[in-house]
Amino acid sequence: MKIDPNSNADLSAQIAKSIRDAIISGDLIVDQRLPSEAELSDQFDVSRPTVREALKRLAAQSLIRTQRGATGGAFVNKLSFEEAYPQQITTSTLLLSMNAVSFETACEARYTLERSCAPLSALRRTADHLATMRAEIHRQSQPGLTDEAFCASDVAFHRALVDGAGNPVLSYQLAGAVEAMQPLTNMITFSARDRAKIIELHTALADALEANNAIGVDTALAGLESYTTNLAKSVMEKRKNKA
Amino acid sequence: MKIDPNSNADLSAQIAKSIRDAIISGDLIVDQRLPSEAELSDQFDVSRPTVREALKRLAAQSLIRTQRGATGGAFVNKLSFEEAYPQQITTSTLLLSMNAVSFETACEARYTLERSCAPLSALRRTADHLATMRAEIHRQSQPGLTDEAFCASDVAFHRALVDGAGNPVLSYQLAGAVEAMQPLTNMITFSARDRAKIIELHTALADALEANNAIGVDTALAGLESYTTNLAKSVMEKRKNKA
DNA sequence: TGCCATTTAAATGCCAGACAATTAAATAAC
DNA sequence: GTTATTTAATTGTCTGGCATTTAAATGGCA
Repeated sequence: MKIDPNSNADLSAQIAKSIRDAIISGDLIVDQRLPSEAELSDQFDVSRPTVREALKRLAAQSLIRTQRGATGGAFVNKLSFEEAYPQQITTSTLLLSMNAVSFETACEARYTLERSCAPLSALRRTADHLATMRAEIHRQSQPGLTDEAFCASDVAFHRALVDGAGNPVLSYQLAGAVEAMQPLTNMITFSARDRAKIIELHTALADALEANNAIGVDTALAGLESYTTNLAKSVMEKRKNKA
Repeated sequence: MKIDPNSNADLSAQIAKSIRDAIISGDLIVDQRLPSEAELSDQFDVSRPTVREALKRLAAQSLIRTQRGATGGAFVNKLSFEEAYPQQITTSTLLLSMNAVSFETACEARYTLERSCAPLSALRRTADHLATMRAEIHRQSQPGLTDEAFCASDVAFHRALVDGAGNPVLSYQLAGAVEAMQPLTNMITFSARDRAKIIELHTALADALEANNAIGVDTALAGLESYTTNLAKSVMEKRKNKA
């Protein structure tokens, strides 16, 4: 196998791409062992450190895993939803913070996506999902809860709602949208009155979900969106006035 | 800075994590230059190749970029939506293929998410989005189009619909869901009659969007979902019978 | 002084070779 | 036949070096 020496890209990037393409195309299948680092450096006609840099790139994307020892080596990794979640969330979070996405835009995206799950979740949610949501509501009503803990509980509540749709692809896609909001909502200080209102809406949502009432869930979500957006707007106003 | 030598993880993974955390927490800000590889190997008390492996991991996630030369080095990269798209799509595609997600599940997730954009897109779509969709419909009606090209055009059509919502976060989250379906739909052979039906639904969708008719868009999408699902089901049936 | 060519220095990109650590299989000992 | 030991393969890491690129510093020249 040869690598274009005239390319602008690093050798390690080219080699990583070559292997990545082989995985995507199916030439390399899950759990298949790649050639050893020594063999790869022969094949690509580069040094071992360069091969290693390429493999680390792939490892960073969870495309391969490595094992040491006699029968060790690099193996094509079966990418699982569990593994992909954190990556997805990290990327979404950084996208929001680095591109100065407004609270409104992010919030709109989040609730738009979440509302789309409402009908499915009203249909399929298990007792387990419901129990998780009730437990989180209970946690949210505890006095002395920090804003961060309140937001974290909020995320857990909404994830249970999404998971209730029983579609792992949906859950995965929404994890980024829901969790990436957390740093943004963390910037809002919730008064006791705010929390009470949110808990009220959460309760209405859970009640509707328990009754398999899709429209009720949707209404509660719409209420949450407008309440959160207005809350954020007023907080930003106050901060501007102070400054 | 120190690294735990007793950890199971590779040194390069630990160093990458340390720098990644600094970026996420905001300790390192966009366009800030990291210390040189030599300085990093001093700070972390490891060799330069190990530092390089760590940096390649971060580069693979588009968290840093490197420049050669006198004022070169590694810089915190401003993660853009454009950069994040392909990563998101690759990951989604691999998740579907490696976890043997059924056509039905993936299709449900895709259309559920897409339908959530319908109201926003009906409200905000520009003439540009509409023009793109009309052009893709025209392409789809060309005879002699391969199934792959037909599917690619289908993806472009639906992306224009999603982009019409005018929310970059929404577009980003949906890119994975829409594009990752392509390898799956590529496995379906579309008869002339199938294509005609799909084009009919696409036209109805574009008409509704042009009239800012959210309900019409939603109806067309629902029609597309059920038609596509049934088509896939019958294709799978036929294949099973032949075998 | 001002502009252009040259040199220099700093940084990444890449390589060669070595040793350490880990692990499973082969071998030997009992 | 079971256990202990050795061996070999492989990744993890280090040292040291050279090549390449790039911007800035330097010098020459008009």
